[in-house]
Amino acid sequence: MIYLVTNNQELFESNVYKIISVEESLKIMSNWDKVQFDTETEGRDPHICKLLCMQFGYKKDNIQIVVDCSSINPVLYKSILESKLIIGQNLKFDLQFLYNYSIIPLNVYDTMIVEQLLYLGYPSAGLPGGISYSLKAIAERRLRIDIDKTIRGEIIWRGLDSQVIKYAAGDVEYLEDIAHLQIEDCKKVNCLEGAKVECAFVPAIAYMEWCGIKLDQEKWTQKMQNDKKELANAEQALSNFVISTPALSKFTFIDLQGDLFSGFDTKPKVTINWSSSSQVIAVAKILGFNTSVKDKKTGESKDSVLEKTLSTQKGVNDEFLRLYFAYQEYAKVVSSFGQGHLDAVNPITGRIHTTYKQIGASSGRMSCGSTQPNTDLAKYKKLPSNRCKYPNIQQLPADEVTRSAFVPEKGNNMVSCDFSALESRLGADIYQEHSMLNEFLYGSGDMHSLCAKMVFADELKDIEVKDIKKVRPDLRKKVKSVEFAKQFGGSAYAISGSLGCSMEEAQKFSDYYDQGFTGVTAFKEKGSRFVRSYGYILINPITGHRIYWWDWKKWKEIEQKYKSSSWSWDDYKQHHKGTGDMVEQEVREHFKAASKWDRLALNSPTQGTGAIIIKSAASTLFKWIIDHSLFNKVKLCALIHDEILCEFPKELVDFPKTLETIMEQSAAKYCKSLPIPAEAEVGDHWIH
DNA sequence: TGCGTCACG
DNA sequence: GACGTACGTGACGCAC
Repeated sequence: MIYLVTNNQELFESNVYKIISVEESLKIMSNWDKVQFDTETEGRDPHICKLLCMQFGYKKDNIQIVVDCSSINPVLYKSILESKLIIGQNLKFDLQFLYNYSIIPLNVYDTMIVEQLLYLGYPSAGLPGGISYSLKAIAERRLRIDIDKTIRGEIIWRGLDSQVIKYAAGDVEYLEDIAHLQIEDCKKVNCLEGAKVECAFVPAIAYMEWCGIKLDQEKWTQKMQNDKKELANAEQALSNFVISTPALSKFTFIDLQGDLFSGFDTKPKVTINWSSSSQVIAVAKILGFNTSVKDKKTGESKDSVLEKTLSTQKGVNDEFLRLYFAYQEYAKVVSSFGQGHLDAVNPITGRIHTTYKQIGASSGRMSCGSTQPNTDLAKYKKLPSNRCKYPNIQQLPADEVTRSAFVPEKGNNMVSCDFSALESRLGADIYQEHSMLNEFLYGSGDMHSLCAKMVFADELKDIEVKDIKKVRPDLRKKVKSVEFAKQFGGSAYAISGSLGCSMEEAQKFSDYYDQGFTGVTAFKEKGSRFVRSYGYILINPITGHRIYWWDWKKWKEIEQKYKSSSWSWDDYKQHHKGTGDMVEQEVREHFKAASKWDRLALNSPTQGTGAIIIKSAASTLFKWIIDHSLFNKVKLCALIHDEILCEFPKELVDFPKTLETIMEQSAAKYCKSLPIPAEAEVGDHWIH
């Protein structure tokens, strides 16, 4: 049964729905213990587009109530929405429209998010084996029901007519059924707690997008102008370099045609586009650089002018490197951190509202930004429809000039609160790595020094860990690449590549690391056996987040084939190895996949648990904000993996301390062996 | 559209 | 005894 609540005189009762009053609708819903909920809106942007209608559904009584928001104030449904369990699909979107009315549901269940949790590790839609998380796809997959979505795109011009009302009501018919089936699955794979954590985070991530972050447009414009000037300087310097280098004369020309107005300019000009890596490769080769690297995917040799490829080649032509890297830096900054951020400012709020993917990475981490433009904003600002982007706030350059352009509203302060050494500490806990735990608990907590002590054992055997930072800062710095390589599951090969040392030396470093950190080594071996045997990685034992090796069954079959008597490695070596045939390709892919999952088995529990902790902290923070009636006063501006960025009224002097406490307590829920301190930095801009 | 490069954690 | 060889993202310009 579909009910419609409206004051629009033009909407007559039909055989599709029955019109009822607000009071009647509230009375019906008062008996419901939960609500299937959805909205229809004018568009995507909650600060520009209007809410058209809200739909409420209840499975047991087979009732759907559509509320026409153009004639009925949504606030009348505030207490319903805030007191019942709200079940919806991608509620991050709908909640932001409710926040405009200060309606803040905290008890939510998101079918899209739980589905994403249950298929963590699977490719996204469109790719082989890919999974779609649209309501249509979920309903097809779980209920074998086909939901017709053709009406959705027509709502804006149709307005509320009986077909639209029927469609809108249809979106709140099956959510409960989906939720029940999902919960059964969650129980089977033991990730119910994970589903709770993710669902509790939905209102917080919605709040973060809704709040956005204020960009000081004057400061940003100033920065842009400076960056452009520096880029022009860098380009000029490169040109001068080319002109004064005889070996590069083929990249210069003199314009003999002249110009009608300025006459002949006999100064040589440079034809190189420095943004074209293929052109720069040609230059670098002439200058004597070795541009050859091994392709990660194919294993074949190719040319590259990557910073890491060239910067190790000291003494070949340092001047060129300095000039080229300066160019690259400013070219990146001008293109990626310039006009786009000004275009993204919403004139209504004066802030940048970007978009986050709650489960953006297979580890469970969030990701930020979108390839799709904000067309609502572009239309509002009278710009071409693809001009306004959703910028990635998680990859802003970490320098003072860039970050200081992000500021609080008048009367507010900004606070950035970071976990210190989040993943390093989590690693110590997860791997039960006692030398690391001891260092964190009873030592100076300087993990780089400890790693240096282990890895460069020969050189540092007479130096205590606490003195390494002072006495051998060079080795402390050098060890970081070994440390990261090993944390990501890398072997001597990776160390040799990043350190530029011999394989023998790298193997020694790797062995010393393994000896010093036996917990890490044991965890990797255990993880490898587990993922190869069961086809998934357990990210966290409390929440049950898992990464599925989605095509593991196929891998396992091949593994069995290689182990069976029908397979002979001698035969392989004689007839297939080196031929590049299908058999060799299969073998290579097989071992490549296995080593990839071995590395993930080591790294993703740390990365994923870090994500769980920051999400849990943000959820707790949002509840705290609501409990203290600070909605829209304490703003959640950004989450950057181990950092929470907020702004708060200056008079709330204790807020930074509160934020630290909330974050530390969230960490303590998932990290039992040691504390993870959080440190707040307060200022009149984003201090990082 | 794929690749190369670089921004962040 | 075989194999590959450092994690996760998104943005942008070039080459095709």
